[in-house]
Amino acid sequence: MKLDDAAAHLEALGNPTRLKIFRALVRAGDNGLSVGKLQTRLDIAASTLSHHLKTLLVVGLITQERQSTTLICRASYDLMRGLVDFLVDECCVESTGTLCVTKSAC
Amino acid sequence: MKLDDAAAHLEALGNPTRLKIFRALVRAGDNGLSVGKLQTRLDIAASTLSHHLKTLLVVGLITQERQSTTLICRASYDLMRGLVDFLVDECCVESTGTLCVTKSAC
DNA sequence: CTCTTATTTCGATACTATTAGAAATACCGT
DNA sequence: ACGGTATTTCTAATAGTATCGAAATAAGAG
Repeated sequence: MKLDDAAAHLEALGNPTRLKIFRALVRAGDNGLSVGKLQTRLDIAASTLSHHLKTLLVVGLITQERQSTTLICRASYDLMRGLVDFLVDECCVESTGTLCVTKSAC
Repeated sequence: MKLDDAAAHLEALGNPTRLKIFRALVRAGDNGLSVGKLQTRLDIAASTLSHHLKTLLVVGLITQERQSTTLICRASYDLMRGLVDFLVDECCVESTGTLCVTKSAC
């Protein structure tokens, strides 16, 4: 993953409202949640929700699937995993210490 | 970790310049890097760097230690690990599918 | 075709972030 | 104390973001 992409993903998750949305979708798993259900659960204005969903969508953190009138949203697990990997990647490679003998230590 | 804290950390990392800074420190490991060394490496204005370092500092993503005139910065590995854990935490708990039988699958 | 439900776009407002040059401060070595 | 190096604060211009109500669009149901 490129740094600018990672930054874009982190920025997208860096807003409390969007993080709430994303986590609700992460919790929901492969069932996903409709926009309407998200709105009811999180109790935010529909326009605000739509705005944030678009932000998450354009960076790829979520996907959407139409089921007639309702729109099902799902977290993109691949991208989330890639982001987590990016954060710990190259950890301590310049260190002379023993902090990162194994990657799990970071 | 509370959601608002996690969002603050993600937001701090969500700026390309700050992410560059943070990654340089993550690479550096427990040796850390001085502000001046960071400035030379990343080639950004000293005032801009100082500003971003403060942002990372107040959310706790980095720590600083004075060594006479120079200021050594280090990534806070604990916080980074906490953030990564937060992201995958509660993954798929509401799912009826088989996506997350083990946590590693997320 | 019209009604209803679901979601998005528009428009406006208020707030916050990014950047960097210039000036200020901190601290050590001599 | 002086000079030099390291870092921060001040100031300001510019641009971007968050929010929500109102209106608009989309799509199935009757």
